[in-house]
Amino acid sequence: MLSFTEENYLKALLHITLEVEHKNEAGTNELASYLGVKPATATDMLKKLKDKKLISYEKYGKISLSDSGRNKAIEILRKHRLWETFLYEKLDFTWDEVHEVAEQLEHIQSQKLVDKLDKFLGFPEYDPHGDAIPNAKGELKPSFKKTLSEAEEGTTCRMVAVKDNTVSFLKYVSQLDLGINTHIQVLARQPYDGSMEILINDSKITVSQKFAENILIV
Amino acid sequence: MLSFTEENYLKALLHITLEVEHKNEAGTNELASYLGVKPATATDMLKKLKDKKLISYEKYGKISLSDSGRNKAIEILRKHRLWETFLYEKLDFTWDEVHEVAEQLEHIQSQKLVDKLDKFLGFPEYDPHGDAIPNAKGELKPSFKKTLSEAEEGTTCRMVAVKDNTVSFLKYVSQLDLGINTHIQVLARQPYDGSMEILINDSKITVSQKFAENILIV
DNA sequence: AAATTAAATTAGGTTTATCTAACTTTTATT
DNA sequence: AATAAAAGTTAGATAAACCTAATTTAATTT
Ligand SMILES: [Mn+2]
Ligand SMILES: [Mn+2]
Ligand SMILES: [Mn+2]
Ligand SMILES: [Mn+2]
Repeated sequence: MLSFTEENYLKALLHITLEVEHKNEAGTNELASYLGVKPATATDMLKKLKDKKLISYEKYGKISLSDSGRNKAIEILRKHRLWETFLYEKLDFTWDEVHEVAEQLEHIQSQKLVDKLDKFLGFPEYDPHGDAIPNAKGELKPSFKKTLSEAEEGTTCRMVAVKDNTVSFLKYVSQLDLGINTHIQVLARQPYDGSMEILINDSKITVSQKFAENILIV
Repeated sequence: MLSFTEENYLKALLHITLEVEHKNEAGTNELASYLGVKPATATDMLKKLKDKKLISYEKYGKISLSDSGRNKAIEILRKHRLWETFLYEKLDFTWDEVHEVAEQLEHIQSQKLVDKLDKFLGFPEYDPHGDAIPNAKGELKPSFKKTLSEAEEGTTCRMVAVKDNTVSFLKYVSQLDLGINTHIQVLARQPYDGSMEILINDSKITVSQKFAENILIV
C-alpha cells in the first residue's frame, strides 16, 4: 500500500509527463517545484519509488514512470476526476471548488468505492473541467490540444475543456458566461497583443491571449 | 487543523465515554487498547491534546474531552455516519462494508462537503446501523439502550440498531433476515444459557444470549 | 578547453507517530 | 500496613517526510 505522499509523487510525475506530448520524463527540480518541496526531499523519495519499482531512475538522470507506477498514477487520476464529477453533478459544487476537495478524496482506498461511484455517475467520460476520466481498465483518452488562441478569425468553435485549473481562472471563465460546450464565434484577433474579440451567447467580449491559450476547443 | 491521528484519538475518547452512560472519562490503557497502540504512545498524544486544550487530563489521572474536543469529535462522528449512509443508500454498499471506508472518509476536510452531503441524503437521522447522526448544530440524540436480551417473553419489539459493528456480526444478522425495523416476536428464553427463540418474518429461529445482547430494540 | 551556471545529491537536522524496556505511581489484596 | 498487581509515565529508538547548507556532477557558455 502506498502512502498519501508516494501517491502524490506518482500523480505529479504523470501530470508532468502528460503535459508535453512524448516527453515522458521529468527532472528532480521540476518534480520538486511541482510538488512545492525542496529538491533534496524529492531525491529521497525518488530512491524510495525506485526501490518499489514504480519509476525508472538513475542518479543524476531523468525520471520516468514504470508500468506499475503509471497504472497506479492513472488510478489516482481516475479517482480524482470521478470525485470532481460527483461533487459537481450531485452536490452542486461549482467547478472552481471541486479540485481542492478531490485532492483529498483521491486517496481513499477502496476499489469497490471507485467502481460504485463510477456506476452511480453513469460512467462519465469527462470531468467538470473537460478532462478525460480514465476508465476502469485504465485507458485514458488523449487530451484536447487546440486552444482558442489558435482558432481562425471568422470561425465558430465549441469550448471542450480548460487548461488552467486555478480558482481565479475558472471563476473568471464562469463570470464571462463561458463553460464546457459553449459555442464561441471568433470575430477578430488583435495583431498587437493577440487579444481576441469573441461572440458567446449573443454578447461580444474581449479576452487576452493568455486567457485564450487556456481555453481548449474543437 | 488537527492531524488524522489526533482526530482518531478524539473520536476514540468520544466512543469510550459514550459507551457507558455518565462515565465521561477514560484511562490511558483503555484508550491505547481501543486504538491498538501502546500506552506509552497514548501518553505522548495525551500531552499534545492537553496542550491544545482538547482534553482535560493530569498525570496519572483520568482523561475527559473538553468542550472543544467534544465538538470536534462529534463533527467527525457526524461525517462518519453521513458517509456510511451515503455508501449504503446511494452506492449500494452492504451495512457490513460501510464502516471501513467511512473510517477514511470521515477525515476529509471540507465543511461545504459535509453540509451538501447531508442535504443530498435528505438530512438523515440514523445511519445504516441505527446510530443517530449528529445534526449540523452538533446535537446528538441519546442512543438506544434496550437490548433484545432484555425483552419479555411473549412480547413483540422492533429492531432499531446494533451494538456490535463488526463485519462478522453484521453479516450474521443479515443472514438471519434481520435488519433495522424488523419486527421480532419473543417466543421463549432458555433459562440455562439465555438463548432465545424468536419469530421474524414468520420464521422461527434461535439466537444466543451474546447475539441478543447486541440487538437494540424498542 | 576552461569557466560558469544549473541540476542533483549528500550530510546532518527536525517533527510526528510509533515502539520497547525500565521505572514510578496508584489501586487492590492479603 | 505491607505487598503485589495494575496502570501509567519516561527514556531512548526508529521510520517517514520534510528542511538547510554544502558538495558533486552535468550542461552551457565563453
Ligand atoms: Mn482537479
Ligand atoms: Mn479536473
Ligand atoms: Mn462505523
Ligand atoms: Mn455506523
